[in-house]
This record gives sequence, C-alpha cells and structure tokens, in this order.
Amino acid sequence: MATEPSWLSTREDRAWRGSLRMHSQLSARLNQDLLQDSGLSASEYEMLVVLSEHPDGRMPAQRLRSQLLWEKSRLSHLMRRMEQRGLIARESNPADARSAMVCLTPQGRNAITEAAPDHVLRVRQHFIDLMTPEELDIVTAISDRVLAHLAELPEIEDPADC
Amino acid sequence: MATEPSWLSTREDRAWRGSLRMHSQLSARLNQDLLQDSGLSASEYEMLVVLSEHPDGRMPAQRLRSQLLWEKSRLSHLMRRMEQRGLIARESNPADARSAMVCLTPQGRNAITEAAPDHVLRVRQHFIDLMTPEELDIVTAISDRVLAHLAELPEIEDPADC
DNA sequence: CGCTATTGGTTGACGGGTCAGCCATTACAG
DNA sequence: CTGTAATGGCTGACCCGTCAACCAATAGCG
Repeated sequence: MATEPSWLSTREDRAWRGSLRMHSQLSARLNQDLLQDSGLSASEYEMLVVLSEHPDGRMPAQRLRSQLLWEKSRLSHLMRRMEQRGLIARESNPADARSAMVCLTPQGRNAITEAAPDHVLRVRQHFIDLMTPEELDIVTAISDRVLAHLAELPEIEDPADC
Repeated sequence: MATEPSWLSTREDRAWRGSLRMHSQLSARLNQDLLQDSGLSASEYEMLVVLSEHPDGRMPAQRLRSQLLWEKSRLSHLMRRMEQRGLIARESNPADARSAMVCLTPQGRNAITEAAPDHVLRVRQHFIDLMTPEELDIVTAISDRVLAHLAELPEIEDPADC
C-alpha cells in the first residue's frame, strides 16, 4: 500500500530520487568543468575557498576539518597531495606540538582566484538562475533543517554497547 | 559587490552551500548505515533496485546504464565485483553479440529485499519526514528543472572543434 | 560487397575517500 | 608525579569512479 510507513509514496519517491539524481548530475558536470579549466578537483576547490576566506590564508588543520565536516584522514591525504603540488604548506604550531597549521601559498591563492569566477558563473547558470528567490530560501531552510537533524543523531556504533 | 553577476549574494550562497552540504552529509550517513547493516554500497543498492523493479530481474546492460545515467566503465567495474559476490549474473544476448544481459540472482534479490525496508525508513526519517508536502513538490520541481537544463547542455569538448 | 563509423563493453592506471590502526602529545585523575 | 584517556594527525590497505585506450560486433554508405 502506498502509505505504508516503510515505503515511499510516488510523490515522496519523486522528490527523493529527483534530489539524488539532480545532485549527482549537477556535481558531475560542475566538477568536470572545474577540473578541465582550472586543474582543481572539487575537494581542492572547497578547501582553498575556506582557506582564502581566512585572513592571511592560515588556519589550524583541525579548524579546517570541523568547518568542512571532513574525516581527518581525508584532509590528511588531500593535504599531502596539495602540498606536493605547491598549493598549500604545512607549518607546526608552537603552542601545541600535535596540531598543524595549513597555509595558502601564493600559488594556491592564485589558483583559487583564477578558478572561482568561472566556477561561480556555472553554479549560477546550472542552479541558482533556475530558481525563484522564494525557492532559494526554501532550499536553504530544508538544508538547515536536515543538517540540524543529522547533527543531533547519535553516532554509528557496533552492535555491542549499552 | 554583492550583485556582481559572477558572484553569489549571501542569499544565493546560503542556498548553494547548504544544498551541497546537506547532500554530502545526508548521503554519507545513509550510505554508512546501509553498508553497515546490509553489506551493500549505495551504487549496488541503486542497481539492484532498478533490476528488481524489472520483470524477471533481467535487462540489457545498456538500458541499466541509461536509466541510471552512469558511465559505461562504472557499470562494468561494478558488475564485475557484484558478479563475483553472486549478486548478479551476466548472460549474452543472442540478438546482438555485443550487448550483455544483466540478471538478478536469487541471492541478489534476497539482498535487496532485506536491505530496502530499513533503508527506506531512514530516508524517511532523515529527509522526507522533515518536509511538508508542498516542500516535497518544490524539491521535485527544482530537480526536474535542473536535470532538464543539464540534459540540454552541449557535451564537454576539448579546445579544438568548430 | 567492402570500408568506415558507431556502438556496447572491457581493461588498467590513477585520483580520491573511508576505515582501522598507529604514534606522539597533551589533559587530567588519583 | 604518574598512568590513563583523549586529541591531532598520519599511514596503508582497500573500494569506488573517471578517464583514455582498446576490442569486437554491427550498421550503413559507397
């Protein structure tokens, strides 16, 4: 039956699958274009954006992680690759020998400065410009709601806890 | 300036980043849960859903691809792995020696039958139930609009064409 | 017919992410 | 202090997807 709790109605199914498909197709396209004309992957772009929004392009790695909601190994792997390409540099933090500082190099700043305008233009063309201002606000509201809900969820745990 | 065409206003930025983040967090969570209690990855689940919706669980590989909007190598790699695990089987098509038939094995049908209810429940909890029916319809409308727009876009081409 | 283009599919190398496990350092309790 | 926990970060193995190159079969044109 269409209203059974563990099944989706056609209305719900269309929204869910549509949303899934939209995001896979949209990001596939955007990431392809981004990579093609700037040489940056989506993750690299994201990271450079956050860094470049910070004064001096310097911030503790852990702050970066919590801002991007990334796993620690993800940031670590990416930083290694980006450091090799000269986009960022690592510095040690005298206050805490564990933590590391991530620094935007001139080359890194240059990369994001060159890549951003075209990318933003495409985001506009393929997403923003297709919506009314009201729809934009609804998307924002839904996103915030879902994210808040997810944040309140208990973490995943193995089948052995009290 | 905030209204410069190649830049996003705060309103637009919130919608765009929110949408990005929502989807990364939501699918991270759903895929983790799915994998944990069914052993299926998101792609495997998607593929099995399409197959199981087909009578007899048999369909030409190419149809699968166009329905999922996947690259051909993606399907090929995934099929190899799933065949090894006994979830699907390949058969040759007598009508066209190039094409291949993908068949759901009993084991594959079993896997999707077991995995679906829990997964759907979570989609409901973390997404559907957080929205009003009107919002659901708006999400559907936006997705369809964006997908239609993307479909009309010319393919990516190297910088050497007329 | 025969040649070329197109189509369906595979493969291997690679970039990317997760996971589990590790190490060093700091925090904190007794 | 001292031992234990928590934190910040790194690494290696593995899964996954893209890309480019390839191959076989078919279509379709001369």
